[in-house]
Amino acid sequence: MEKDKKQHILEAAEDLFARKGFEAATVRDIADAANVNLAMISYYFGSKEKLMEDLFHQRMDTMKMKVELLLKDKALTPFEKIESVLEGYVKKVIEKQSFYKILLCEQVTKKSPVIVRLVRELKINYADLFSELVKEGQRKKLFKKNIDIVMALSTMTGTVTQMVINKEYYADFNQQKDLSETELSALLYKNILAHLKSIFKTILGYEL
Amino acid sequence: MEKDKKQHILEAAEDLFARKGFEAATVRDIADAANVNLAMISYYFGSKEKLMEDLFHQRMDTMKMKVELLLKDKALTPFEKIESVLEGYVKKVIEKQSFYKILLCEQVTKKSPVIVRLVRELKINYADLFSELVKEGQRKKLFKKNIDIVMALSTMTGTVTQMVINKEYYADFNQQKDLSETELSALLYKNILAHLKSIFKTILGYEL
DNA sequence: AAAAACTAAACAAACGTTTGATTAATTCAA
DNA sequence: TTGAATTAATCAAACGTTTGTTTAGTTTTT
Repeated sequence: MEKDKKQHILEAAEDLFARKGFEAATVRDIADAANVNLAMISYYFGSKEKLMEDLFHQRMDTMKMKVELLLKDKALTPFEKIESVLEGYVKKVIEKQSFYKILLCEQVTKKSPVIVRLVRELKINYADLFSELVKEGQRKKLFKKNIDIVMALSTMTGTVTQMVINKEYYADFNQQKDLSETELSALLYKNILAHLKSIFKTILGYEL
Repeated sequence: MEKDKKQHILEAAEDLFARKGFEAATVRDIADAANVNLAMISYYFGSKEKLMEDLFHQRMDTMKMKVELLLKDKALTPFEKIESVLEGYVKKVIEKQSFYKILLCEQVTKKSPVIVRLVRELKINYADLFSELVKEGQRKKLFKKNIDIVMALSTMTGTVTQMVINKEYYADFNQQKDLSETELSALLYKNILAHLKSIFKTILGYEL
């Protein structure tokens, strides 16, 4: 039954940080949720803050854009590559909603220098790689000139983030009340993706 | 010099809540920042939580969409009305960045039932009034059918929010490092608005 | 003089962390 | 394979701080 206790604590903490915030989620809360003794958190992680940093290190690795392969792919058109980025991003946020909520709050408060650095590196990674994809489309005269990379990415991340935050209202407003969590996630994925693909045609000046 | 001490405390608290988060900003921090005695916070507001609720009550009133006048305005086209909504929203977020950061984190944690209710009412207000504007455009055959209201508003709020969070990167990435805070805000307003107006033409199916 | 505004000090509760003891697991010579 | 020695894991309890709030007294205003 007991697979990896450290990982078990990490996931309980992730859930609590997302639901209550870092400060409000006490180490006692986390210990209770993970069904471990209070002292185990200091024992495994050193401190509550290092637990948070551990969580970020672990999650950030799986978040990095893998555009290197996309860039070299000759079978896909530039816009299909953009679509692929959108698909990957929306999928990840919906899958790991808890972490993205923590990430959002952490970007506001910027309390931990370690995490601030990790987030900055991730953003630069996204901007640089996305920029390469855009340049490819511009070279092939498929996308317009003067595309604002940060603005485009802000619309991507912002739209998904807000939809995750608003997901309860979304089901309500669209008169689809009795949806399971899985069904709602599937609906969100499908609709957000179609929405963003349409918007990115405008942003990139593609097919206009 | 001393205008309204209560308001002075409220503004100091707003700044601290935005920079550190509600839990991390202590009443001693707030008292120090506002240059008042620690006990004054309980004296004026009753508790730290009620201070936060007071802040929300005060700010929320100025945030409500004033679309009633817009709806009846015969001089503006439906899309000009939408543009007017975008202008008002972007302006307010950039002006009151601190509060919108607090609002964002509060939407994630949903700790205070009072604030959750206020936020829900605001969202419904936005969705209903925006929906009326969209319906007007649809009746006049200017906008397409089946417009996803919540999705559209998520793109609006999400893009602005992310740009405010990313504003330091924005100046960097666009090689405009030595901008004053005022200049950066003006640049943000101008660019976000142009970006959103363009996107909303796509979302609404206007002029396509 | 009554009321309101303000203060320094103290309050209990909750916080993250550490301690010292106990149990479980691993190591490794005999 | 055994069994003492060593290390790792676990625990209840306590640690010293910091937390939001209250008190009881003083100053200022009306």
